[in-house]
Amino acid sequence: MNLKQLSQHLNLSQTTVSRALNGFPEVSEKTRERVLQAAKSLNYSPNSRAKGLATGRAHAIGHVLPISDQHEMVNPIFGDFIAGAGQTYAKEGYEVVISLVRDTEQEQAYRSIRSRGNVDGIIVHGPRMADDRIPLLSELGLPFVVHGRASDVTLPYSWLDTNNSRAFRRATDFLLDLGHRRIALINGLEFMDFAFRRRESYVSALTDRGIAADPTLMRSDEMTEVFGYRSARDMLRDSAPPTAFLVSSMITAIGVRRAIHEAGLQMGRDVSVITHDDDLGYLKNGHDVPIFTATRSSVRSAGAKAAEMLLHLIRNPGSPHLTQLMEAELIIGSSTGPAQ
Amino acid sequence: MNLKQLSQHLNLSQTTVSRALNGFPEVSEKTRERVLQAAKSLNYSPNSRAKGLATGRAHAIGHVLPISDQHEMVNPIFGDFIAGAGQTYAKEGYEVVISLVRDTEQEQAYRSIRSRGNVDGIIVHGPRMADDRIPLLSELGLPFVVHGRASDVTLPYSWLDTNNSRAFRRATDFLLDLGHRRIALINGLEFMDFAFRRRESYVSALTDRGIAADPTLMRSDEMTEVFGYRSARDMLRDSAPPTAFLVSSMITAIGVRRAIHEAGLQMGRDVSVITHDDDLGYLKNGHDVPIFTATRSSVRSAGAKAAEMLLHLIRNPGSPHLTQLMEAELIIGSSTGPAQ
DNA sequence: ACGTCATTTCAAAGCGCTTTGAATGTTCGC
DNA sequence: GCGAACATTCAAAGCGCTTTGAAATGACGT
Repeated sequence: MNLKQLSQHLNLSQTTVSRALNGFPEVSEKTRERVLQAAKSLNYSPNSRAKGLATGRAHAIGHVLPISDQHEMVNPIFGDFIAGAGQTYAKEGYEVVISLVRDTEQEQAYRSIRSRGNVDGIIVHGPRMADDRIPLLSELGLPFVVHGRASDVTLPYSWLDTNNSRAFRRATDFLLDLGHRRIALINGLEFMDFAFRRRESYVSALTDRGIAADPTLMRSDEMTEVFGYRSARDMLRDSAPPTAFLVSSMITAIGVRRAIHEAGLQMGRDVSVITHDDDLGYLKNGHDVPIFTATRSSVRSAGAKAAEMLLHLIRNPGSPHLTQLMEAELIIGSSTGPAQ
Repeated sequence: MNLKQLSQHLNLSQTTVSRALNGFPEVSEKTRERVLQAAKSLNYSPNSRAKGLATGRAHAIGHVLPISDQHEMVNPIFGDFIAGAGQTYAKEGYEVVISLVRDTEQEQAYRSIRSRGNVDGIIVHGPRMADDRIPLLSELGLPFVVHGRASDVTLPYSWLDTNNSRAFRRATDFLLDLGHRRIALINGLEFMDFAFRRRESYVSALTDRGIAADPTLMRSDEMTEVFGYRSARDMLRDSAPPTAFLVSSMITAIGVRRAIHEAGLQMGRDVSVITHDDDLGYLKNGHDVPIFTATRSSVRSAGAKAAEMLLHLIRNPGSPHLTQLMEAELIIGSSTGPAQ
């Protein structure tokens, strides 16, 4: 069923039917009613490609997931982010188009997304410190919002980020206040902007108390469970083991906990753990009682907000860049305690 | 840059340029070379909406994620599934369109996806036992592949599933062989087909050995960490606690492990745990040494295969339904041991 | 040189929609 | 009863591509 057939069925012109469906005022109420009725009963939905061609709007948002050879996985936070963004999109009738793009083909890929014209805007995931994509997208003139920031990019752009510096500063201070001096950092890949910021503030929190950061207590990798486990296992075997761990994700913290148990130690008593918690649907940090002391910031609501920002930029071309910094809560659980 | 501009630039007709770019034989090699060169240097990519309109093909696949009010989360396996499918799509130049659809609006949503025409086929996620979507999609004539199966649907359709029955049968037998008699099942939501099958084979494995399934040892819910924790905690407090747990997902099994530790017991010695393992990128079941004894089946390769099946169906209309059953491996880890 | 045939190129129609600019009905004041 | 003003409706052009059917060009045998 297409517009032509529908309008023939109704003995009306395509113009009138189109206008009736799209809520234009110059259609009589009677006609509009009749058209809507028929559209519903005949199950008519406009062909979105044709609509897009005619209007120049795709009514779709691109989410580009960078894939590298070492790192073929899709970050588990992505599902929650999309779930949040999806709510916003659904309200406004937008769709999500996902592209998995190999990092060697970034430029090519973004240019082609641009000229293929099947999205009206882009959410940039996983920004690096000096992310090429930001100048590129600015140049291409395609509206975009970065989930995170890129410290080394001076160009203005729209972003939404968690205040990682503040969060990790507070977390480190919290451990220091408990008397911990050997605090390990189990961080994400540090060419990622968020991970870089986290390390920076961890280091400065330590140095501000006159403690030199110990390189043997700092690790950085993809934030898997196994990475947490191995890092903690190795460090705990050391002659001068850490008394506390600062961890970048719940999944990694679960690995840390496993190593602690395996070493016959008790988390919260013998060794403290504090983690960042993205508050994922499937991996809540406890319900009433938190498992881990954590800096919590919901990825899901970040998704919803980033989507709103992007839709705003799309609808108001030339509007100034939007930025939003979300603060993480410090949640006190039973995984931390005073240094022995 | 569009086709018209490109062809003017080259002093050729749009026809010739289009044919040159799409590899038609009736274009001289010299001309083709010149066209490809210019397209590259001017960074021309055809507008995909226009192309779709003209060809009737969207070059996109829809992934529909059912969202309900209780259950607003995106399953963590989704990221891995998309990563697998994405590889296949990328090779063939297809894109992924995601729709989050509220379960009350399923029918409406699928019909509208159909008539909007912006996907050439659909992957159906999370099939229920008698999933309405299957007859609906068959009626709509939109190619689709189900990730999983729907036991109560008699219509033929294409699917790719893990052999959940076999896997859980083997897992239960494995525990029985170790001497366990009180085996708990921590399952997913049992209106989901996979969870239903898992319970069925768990129950029949028990009854085949003359053991009646004990309802107090069976729980079913969204497969979160907290669900695993609470279920195991409650059961272990009972006067007749289970000596083994059969769990439907790694994340839930991590919750079970937490409860076991908290009860002062040791996993693998005092209590055995066996879990299904979807082999997710971020949550590997150990590296060299598995953490949990598990039935393992890679969601990622399921995604890749399901995508191949769907592309085949799209390219060969009228071809018979494709089905594929993937067997899970039984991985022996240190989370199981003989019953005390 | 001419017709024939294969090769290469082209103009124009069409995909399903929106939107412009014009045409038709209706109503009203006088 | 007539023109103005308004409310409705319409035919046709255009979005950027593919594809059909026709035209131009070249190669070749005679």
